[in-house]
Amino acid sequence: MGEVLSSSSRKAQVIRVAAELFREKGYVASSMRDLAQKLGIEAASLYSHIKSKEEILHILCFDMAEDFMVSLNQVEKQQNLTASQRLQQGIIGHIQVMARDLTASAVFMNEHRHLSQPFLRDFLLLRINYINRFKKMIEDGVADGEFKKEIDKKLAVMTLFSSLNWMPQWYNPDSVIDPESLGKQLADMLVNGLKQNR
Amino acid sequence: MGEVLSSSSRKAQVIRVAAELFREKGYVASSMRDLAQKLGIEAASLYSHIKSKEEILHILCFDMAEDFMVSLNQVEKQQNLTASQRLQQGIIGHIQVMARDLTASAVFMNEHRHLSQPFLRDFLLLRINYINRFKKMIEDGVADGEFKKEIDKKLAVMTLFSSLNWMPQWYNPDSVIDPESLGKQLADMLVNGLKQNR
DNA sequence: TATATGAGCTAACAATCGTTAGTAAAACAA
DNA sequence: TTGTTTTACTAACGATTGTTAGCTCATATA
Repeated sequence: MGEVLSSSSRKAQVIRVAAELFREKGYVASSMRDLAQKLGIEAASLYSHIKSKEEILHILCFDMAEDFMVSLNQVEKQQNLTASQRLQQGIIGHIQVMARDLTASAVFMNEHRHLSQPFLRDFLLLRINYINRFKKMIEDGVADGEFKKEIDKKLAVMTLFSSLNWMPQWYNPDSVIDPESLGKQLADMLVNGLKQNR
Repeated sequence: MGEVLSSSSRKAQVIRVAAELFREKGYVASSMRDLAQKLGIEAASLYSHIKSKEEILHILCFDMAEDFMVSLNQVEKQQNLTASQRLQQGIIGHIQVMARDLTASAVFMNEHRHLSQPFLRDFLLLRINYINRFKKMIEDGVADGEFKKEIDKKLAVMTLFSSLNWMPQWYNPDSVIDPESLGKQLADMLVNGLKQNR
């Protein structure tokens, strides 16, 4: 997990509470005074722990981004698997990372656009890279004849990410279904739509 | 289409430009002075046309909501179709409504949470109703034996909506693929994942 | 012609925003 | 015991926010 978020320092605590606030109200609508109140301190006291409001957003976004990268690296190592198996593993991994911190995931998804330059650019480059690595798996599947050759690869990968990324909005972590079997079901649903009809 | 948005009054023009702004920067981060500048007038002059900033958001959200309702009403009338055919028609309709105004759709999707009460509650009730009507189609398909009986219906309908709703973020209206065939492809991909393996 | 409406302006308001300066007490390290 | 770090405070700053009051001018309607 990202260094800062997983620590138990006061700074990490500030950032976790900020994540909850950003998720509820959005980054721009969340004031530093709101955040301070949630922590039971004064707004000015926040600056003993963080450099700026944006630093919080930066840490939330980039720590999550790193976790996603690490997860995907693991999957790509397993070149003995078929494309559809790797794709499924990638989906499960993505969901597990999300489920580990649904609050930060929601912020990562919906608020990253409020990063200022050049951080926004860096973030978007990371994301494009991540998406392209999933797209590659789909292309591999088509090349192997495992997936239909008629599928629109861009559409397929965008549909996949839409489904994954919206999850923090509706998934209830206290639900009966645990992240791994959720990941499996979702992967089945999405990957089966790509496979050749046997 | 919603009454206000489709008109060519100055008010409608203000709202359309506001939609572009809200989409780019988000509702909260868009100031009335930003909006005025885009229109080449002073901020105070906006209030000759609209009652408040929130009225703009209200109109954007509820006009879109109505369009979605109208589209789904059309589909539900066709009870001669199978569940999967109706589901496909519903998906195509949803995408066509979105494609008719991608900017307003993006605002509808991402900014509705900044509506104040009681409008937010009203909006969410409309949305729940809309989603449940799609869920009903999936349940019908399972009851008919057309869809697998093992599928998690909540998961299926949420995956469906995630895919649909994220579309305004990446779909390029100048692209080679037109809304109807996009709708068909997407419907195929998503509905095939539900069907029984023949 | 008289009147009403649409569309814009300047000036200003009260509130809220992120942030800084300077300070103080407590906890920890040497 | 001394010095350092952590955590918090009060007070205040300049900037920006949505909105209102009061006005002018052009166009459309009666």
